[in-house]
Amino acid sequence: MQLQATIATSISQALQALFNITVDAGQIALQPTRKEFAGSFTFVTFPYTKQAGKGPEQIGQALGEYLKEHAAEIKDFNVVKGFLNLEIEQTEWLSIFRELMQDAKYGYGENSGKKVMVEYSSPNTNKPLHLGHLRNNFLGYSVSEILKANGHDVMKANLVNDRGIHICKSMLAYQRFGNGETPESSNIKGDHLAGKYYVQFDKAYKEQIDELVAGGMEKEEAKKKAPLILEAQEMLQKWEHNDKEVVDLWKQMNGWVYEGFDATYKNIGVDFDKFYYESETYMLGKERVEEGLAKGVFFKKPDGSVWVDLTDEGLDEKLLLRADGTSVYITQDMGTAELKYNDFPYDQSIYVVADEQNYHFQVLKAVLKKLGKPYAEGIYHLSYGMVDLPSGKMKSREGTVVDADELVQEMIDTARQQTEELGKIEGFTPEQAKELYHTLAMGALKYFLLKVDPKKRMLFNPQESIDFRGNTGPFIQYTHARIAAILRKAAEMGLKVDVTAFDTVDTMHETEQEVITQLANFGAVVKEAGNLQAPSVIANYAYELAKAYNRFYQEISIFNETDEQARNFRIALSAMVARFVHESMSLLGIAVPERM
RNA sequence: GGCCCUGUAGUUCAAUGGAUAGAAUAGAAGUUUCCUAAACUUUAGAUCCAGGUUCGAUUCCUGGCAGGGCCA
Repeated sequence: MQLQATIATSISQALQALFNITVDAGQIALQPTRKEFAGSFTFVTFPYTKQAGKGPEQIGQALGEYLKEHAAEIKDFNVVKGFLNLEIEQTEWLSIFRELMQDAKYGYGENSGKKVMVEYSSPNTNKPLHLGHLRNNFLGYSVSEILKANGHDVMKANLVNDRGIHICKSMLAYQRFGNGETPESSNIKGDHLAGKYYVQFDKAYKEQIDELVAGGMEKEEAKKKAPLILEAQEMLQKWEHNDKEVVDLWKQMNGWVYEGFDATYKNIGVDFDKFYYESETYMLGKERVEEGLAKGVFFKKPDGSVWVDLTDEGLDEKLLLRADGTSVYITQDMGTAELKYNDFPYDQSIYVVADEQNYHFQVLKAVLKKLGKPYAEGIYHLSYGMVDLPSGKMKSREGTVVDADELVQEMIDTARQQTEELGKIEGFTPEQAKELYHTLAMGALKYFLLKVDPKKRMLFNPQESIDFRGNTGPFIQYTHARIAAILRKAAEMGLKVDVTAFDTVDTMHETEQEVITQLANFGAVVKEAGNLQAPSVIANYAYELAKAYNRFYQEISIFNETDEQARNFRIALSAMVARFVHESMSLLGIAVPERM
């Protein structure tokens, strides 16, 4: 909204007129006034004491008087120490509200012309998605939506890690123990089936290691010499040489896994514009390594391995290509970065990847810069912390992983149970009920994972973490459902509420004004979330908005209001809250129900 | 060993260098003739330690301590 800018301009003029201090209006920061003081915006005067040669209270007092006289929108003020609290005329809030109502695109940025690629999810094809992937997927999806809302051209990409020794482990175990099992024959989701054989491999592999150790071998050596691991490595070689039998099995099993992933993605409501497969990109990086050698920015060690020296950048020497010519993780990423840029010449390329890869992405960016690539500068690692369990870190080998599909199903069951207990299911068809449970479950889960600052590690307690009360997704969804009921009733009464339906309203209740204040923040919040790439900013906003509305809802009756104009205003206010709740939740990838 | 991240109520999370550090939950006490009580109101409770910069530090800097991660 313009209001803050207008006030900033007035303050700038006042500082000039009263104290001969020149401050650009853009430099004047207003903050929301704390609840315990009267006013909407607060200006801090401490920084100007030296230039003005006056105390902070004196400055505040003088500014306040000047503004009250010269600025139409300022109704009153009070000064507490160095804080000048400004009260805004109610008519000003009302005119802001009317503007918001008529601006259907409020909060959404103009086309910025900026292209941003967001890579997220990026699963391995040897096991199903788990809780950590959920944080990743929700973050990636939400950040994409937020960037779109800021006017950027966004491409969502998924880089599937579909090759490598881990895939061969699943394949080998399947060959060994599978007996031709398929997702259809056993009624197991494809990704879970592949995961099952990955676990079986590990079990059999461990047994072999134990046997070798029992026979007197060192453990480290046993790990390398166990027949199964040797076979897996051989299989990888065959795969790289296009051995038909191996490639066919690989295609078959990956096909199962993709079907499983598709189902999960659909269920959790995320999507992608473009898929990349490491099997198709892993060779490209080697060309970039050759290029670096030719340019002299990389070097070869006597054993033939290729390295880059990044000590000038505060990093170490880093291996880029093994002595046997096989690629490492970063080699592949160098290739993929180029491919991405060719497909979609981005200004920024965001990688939503866990924070254990922090070093990797520093190196990737530094290496590409050394090669002088135009796409190096735009690389940004959106790093997020692990999701821990009460028992500690999730470890797939120890079976402490929380499976994504199972978790979602548990959430849905919980949602059903809660809804039934509250007796809120009347009048729902079974299909509608099922949809509601899903909406609530995903709302709770997504909100829980997104409201936290991404870079912090977070704790997930399957029994306790997901609540439907308090600062949660369902709390916000509930607010929306309540408003939807009001709007249904208004429609039944044949009320058409637009800005003309309350044009004589010129005063309002405090809680109504607070709701408008929150509504007016939406634009700034979307912008801030975009700049920080932080869904948590949106989540906090949606919560504050819902809370402000609930307070209003509790204290003020709408349909018992005898003044038609005041009633219409409250309905319009409710409709606007529903709109921004819906929009901010959409930015988090969360749906809002009409009834619950 | 080197580098990076994180330390805030019992617990899970907030706080562009600003006021008496906010919420939620668990605890205590209330609110249904009225639009959905998955709500609302009241209450109690915290910045890891020691320095420094600043009118002002949870925030920035230095040194510890604790947890986690990465690189060998």
